[in-house]
This record gives sequence, C-alpha cells and structure tokens, in this order.
Amino acid sequence: MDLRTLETLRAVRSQGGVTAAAAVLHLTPSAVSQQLAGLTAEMGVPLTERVGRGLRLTPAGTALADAAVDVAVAVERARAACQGHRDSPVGTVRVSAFQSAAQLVFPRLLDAVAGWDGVTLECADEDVALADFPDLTDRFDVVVAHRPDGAADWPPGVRVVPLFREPLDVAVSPGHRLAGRAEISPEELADEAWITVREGFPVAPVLAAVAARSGAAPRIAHRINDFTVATAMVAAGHGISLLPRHTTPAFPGVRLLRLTGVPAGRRVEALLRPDRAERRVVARVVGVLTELAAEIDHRAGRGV
Amino acid sequence: MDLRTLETLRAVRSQGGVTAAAAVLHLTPSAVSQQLAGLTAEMGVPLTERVGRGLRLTPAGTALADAAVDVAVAVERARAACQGHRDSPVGTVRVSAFQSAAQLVFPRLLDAVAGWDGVTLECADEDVALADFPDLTDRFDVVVAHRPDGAADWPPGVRVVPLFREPLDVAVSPGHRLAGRAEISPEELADEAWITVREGFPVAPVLAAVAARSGAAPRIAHRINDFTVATAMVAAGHGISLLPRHTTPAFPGVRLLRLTGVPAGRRVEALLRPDRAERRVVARVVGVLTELAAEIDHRAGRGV
DNA sequence: AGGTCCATGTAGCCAGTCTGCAAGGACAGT
DNA sequence: ACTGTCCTTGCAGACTGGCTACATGGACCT
Repeated sequence: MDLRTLETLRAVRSQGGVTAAAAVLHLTPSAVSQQLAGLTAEMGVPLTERVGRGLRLTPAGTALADAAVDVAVAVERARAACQGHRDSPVGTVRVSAFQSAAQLVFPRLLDAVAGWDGVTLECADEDVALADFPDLTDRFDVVVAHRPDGAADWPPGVRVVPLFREPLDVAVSPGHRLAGRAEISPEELADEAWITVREGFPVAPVLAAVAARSGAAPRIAHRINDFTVATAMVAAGHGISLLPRHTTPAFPGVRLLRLTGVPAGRRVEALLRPDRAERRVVARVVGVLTELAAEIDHRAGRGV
Repeated sequence: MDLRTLETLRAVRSQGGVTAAAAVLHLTPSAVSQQLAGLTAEMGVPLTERVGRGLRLTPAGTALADAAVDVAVAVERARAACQGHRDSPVGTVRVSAFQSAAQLVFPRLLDAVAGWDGVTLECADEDVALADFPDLTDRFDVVVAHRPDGAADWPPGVRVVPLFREPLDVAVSPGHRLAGRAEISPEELADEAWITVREGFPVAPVLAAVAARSGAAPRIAHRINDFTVATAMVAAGHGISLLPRHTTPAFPGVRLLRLTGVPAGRRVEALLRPDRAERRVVARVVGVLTELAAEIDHRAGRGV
C-alpha cells in the first residue's frame, strides 16, 4: 500500500490500460503490472479483470481508486501545510493549453512567473478532442481547455476553474459579399462553404447549432484545427469560419462579424486533478491565470 | 514523502523523541533519524528542533503531522473501501485494557471473535496513568481506558468510543463497623484508612472529591493499583477502598456500600487512533466491545 | 569531571523495485 | 482458418533505497 502504487492504480483507470498508464508514469508496462499484482495480493481482492486484450478495474478496484484520490489530496494538503511555514511556494508546474489560448496566455504567464524564485513553468500546447481533455490532467498540473456553450460538464473527479467565456464570430475575407456587415444572422449563411475543426473538437457543435438555425446542413469545405491556418485560409477567400473573437490572430483584412439570434461561444477553463490542485505553487499559477482571464474579459467588454 | 515516513513523524511527535518512536515502530533510532532528515530535505523546512538532549517538532513539523493524520485516515478508508468488496473483514487487532476491564472483557471478546475466520485478536493488559492512555494508541488498535467522573476530556486527535459508566462503591471488610450498611455518606468516612491507587491513576481524583466532602484530607494507608490485591487487603481488614462496582472481583465477605450525596464513578471508554479506527476489523471489534458494554450496563440496571 | 542518555552521522548489507526479454491470449485482416 | 499485431504477464538480473550496527558529538545530572 504505497502512494506510488495508488497513483499507478489511478493511472490505469484513467488511461484505460497498463501500457498507457506506464507511458504516463514513465515506467515499463511490466513495472505497472507488478505493482498491480502486489496491490491485489495485499488487498486480497481482485482489482482488475481482463476484458479482451485490455484491462478494466473491478468494482473493488474502482472503489480503491476513488479512495486513492482522497489519499492523494490529503498528501498534497499535508505538503501544502508544510510549505505554508515556508516563505513562498516553490516547485515546477506543468501547464498545457490548446493552441489559441496558449498563444494568448503563455507569454504573459511566463512574464508573471519570471520574478518568482524557485518556480519553474513548463508549458506545452496540447489540442485534443473534447473528451480527451480530462485525461491530460494526468500529465499536466494545469490543463487549459475549452468547451462549447451547451456542452456537457466535465466528468466528476476533475477540478474546474472557469477562466473566461469567448464569443465565436463569423470570419470572412475582405472580398466576401458580407464583408461590410457588422452583424449577421444564421439564416444568411445557408450556402456558405465552411472551414471548421476536426470532428469531436470543441467548437464543432457550435457550427452545428448555427447551421441548424439556417435550416440546412453546413457545407464543410475544409477541416483545419489550427486557427492561425484557418484564418489564413479565410483571408485568402477559401471559405468562412467560426472563430473565437479574442484569440483569433490579427490577420490583415479578415473581418469578424457578430452572430445574432444564436448564442455562439466557448468557455475556457482550467482543468486540474484534485491532488495537483492542492499544491500551493499550482494554486498560485492558477491564481495568475484567473487574473489574466479577468483582464481578457474586461478588455473585451465582457464579451457578448 | 512516504506513508511510513509520515507515520514515523507522528510517532516522534506522540512519543516525544527519536528513541521512543523507534521503539514503537520497531526500528532503530538511526533509521528514524534518517527518515526525519530525508523528510526535512524534501519539505525544505526544518521539521524538528533540538531541545535539551531531546527533540521537538517545529510548527511546520506539527502542521505536517496533523495533516499526516488525515493521510493515514484516507489510506485506511481506502483499504476499507476495498475490503468492503470482500466477504468479511480480516486481520489482526491489538487490544489493550486496564486490569479490571481486561478481566471482564477479554474472555468474552475472545469468545465472540473465536468464530471469525481470519481475525486474530492480540490482547494485552496495560494499566497506566491517566495521561498516558492516549499514547498507548500508538501500540494498540483499541485501548480500553478509564477516566474518573469530571476528569478532563481526552486530548484531540484520539477517537473515543464510550463503553459504560461504572459507579465506585466503598468496599469494607465483613468485620468493619459499617459492614451492615447498604449506603454510606462521605461524612461518615472521615477517619477511615484508605487503600487507593498510585498518584495520577484514574480513580485517585474521585477519592479526593469524596474526601473533600468529608472535610478532612483522606488518610491513605496503602497505594495498590491492582484491584484484586486491593480487594484482598480490604477483606483482611487493612483498610477501606473505593472500588468499581461491576469489575471488583468477587471476594468472600467484602461488602460494597453505595455512596450517597456525591457522584462517584468512572467512565470506561475505548480509545483509538483515527486511522486505526477506519480499519473494518477494528470497527467490528469495537462493535462487539460496545455490545458487551451494553450488556454490562443492562445487567447492572444502568448503574446509579 | 565523569557518567549517562539522546540524537546523528557512516559503512555495509539486504530487500524491494525497475528494466529487458520472452511467453501467452485476444482481436483483426487476409 | 491462419497469421500478424497488440496487450498483459511472468522471469532473471541490476540497482536504488532503507535499515542495522557501530561510532561520534552534545547536553543533562551527580
């Protein structure tokens, strides 16, 4: 019954297998398997069961993994209680963000942390499908994620810190027939060629909702995940796109038209594993993140 | 940051030193010292400080030890969550009780547990001064302790399960001038020679309270901790004593007279460390203990 | 000043755990 | 139906980490 072993069990659950868990934990599958075997022997109850060529946790294993979260939280709380008697929190914080938020946030975050002694920030851009964001919390302390309006909540077990809401606008090229307009309604977009993200990625459902208002299925010409690329393609007149108002890169000539009649936006949030959230450094970094978010919100006139 | 290391820190705090903690943990002082050094290095804060030739926890160390209790509780809760998916709780439970309770409780407890597969009960009689009972919880899962009426509560951090209250009666020999009486008031005992327990032991303050009612300081002839010995001496006419009604050994001719006008009694309670209390076997044993206690209470007509 | 007790270093041993490799199943495609 | 691939698991070997035994250095007491 070791802290590392419990951590391993949780990784096996969240990653859904020995090999994947081993990758996250920087171990070999053999080591993970042996830890599981040892833990099972100690508990006297089977914790895992084979399913196909993979592995799944039994009810007992799930119960133990759930309880292991509380253990990890208690441990980090203990660490924090100790660090509280120290001048300032220190350590390394790993932060991931999806591309557009990364561009907006990472530079300022690094600026803010530059003056903190003993604090190292490791940034990484990770843009994944909506359902895969929570899993990133195994590899990062803070995961900046986004979620379209109306999407389901994040699964329980992950701590969510709201950062800001960002409206999605319709981006058109300077030469487009609607380029002179400031606002646009979904009905006027029925025949447009769309540039949108890959299936399953966070803003896709919003386009579906907009299209539903126009009556017809949207005509999707290209699937581009990187908003910078998408913006360049819009600028060149290869289609229109639904782009976030604040984080869309300034690109000469691209016009952003406000959508009327349908709430189109996404929520940007920080995702943390509860135990990681207890670390004082992590909490401090999240604090800076929320400050930055408030700035963005404010500068944007609190969105639409 | 290991579970064993945190356990060590707690032992150092509760035992008040490296050597004592090592004894409780079945380790050498050197091992304990090294664990402390490692933990201190990891935390980056001094956790202990020298005081005289001994050792004391710093505020940071105390905070960590406090938090470590929650960790231990979470761990045992995890273990219990897992055992819940098993047919029945198993393991070894170490129980201590002071002499008279041991005599009353241990045989029946062992009877009750005899039928449980996989459960081993290790009994030990430990009669210590009032203030030392909580420390026993480091060495035993369940500590049956007693505490006179009106005594201070047990310190925080120890879990208390009430078992029963036991009135204290005045024991006299058959030839004593009061032997025919059923009740007695403190005032009538002013000139008696008392046989009582050693200073600091649980029923001592009750005698002081009784004597206070009689006006004069009690004349203490002998200090005997073992109630069986005390009873034998009372029977032989060497003094009178304040003895618990239910657990006083049946001794030919000794009369128990009820005290009037002053509440004289002791509370018998089970003391547990919070993490130990989470173990399902332990909880089950405590359950049997409380049942036995209810029987005793009932058979005694709920005391006075 | 000597004796005793306590905490703390140091050397060496031992155990637990990880890596690397091999084997056994299970699914998918030919 | 068979082969190939993927995943988990078992086994031998290396290694890191922790513990014991012993020695050292203070602090209290007589």
